[in-house]
Amino acid sequence: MDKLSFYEQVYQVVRLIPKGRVSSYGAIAAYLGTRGSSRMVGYAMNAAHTAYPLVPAQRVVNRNGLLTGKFHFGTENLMQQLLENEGVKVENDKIKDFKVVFWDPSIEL
DNA sequence: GAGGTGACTGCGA
DNA sequence: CTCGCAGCCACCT
Repeated sequence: MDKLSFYEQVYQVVRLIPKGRVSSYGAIAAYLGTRGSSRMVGYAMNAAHTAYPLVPAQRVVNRNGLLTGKFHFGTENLMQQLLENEGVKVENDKIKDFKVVFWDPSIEL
């Protein structure tokens, strides 16, 4: 735990997100014990594409289920495309039935 | 060693 | 309903 950097901790949790499910930055931050630092989770995702194996960042959205980081995927459609490909319905850059597909590590784990 | 940055969140108006 | 402000802290230069 303490051996892993904050980034790696975030990556671990994100990779644990089941297919067809999504989580929020705040939920992950809370699970890591840094609830007040939800930004750090998002910041960690900023380097997610540099980590390996690649982190399914498309499964991580903000508290509203909005695809805030879609722009970081290279193309705006990519994030939505990936989610829909996993069975998650996205509409207007927003997760549909977000509360249904929502995955909370502090509960599921 | 110090400063700036940011894929967020919650509350107030 | 929408818009704005402040807090939060690890990583980078």
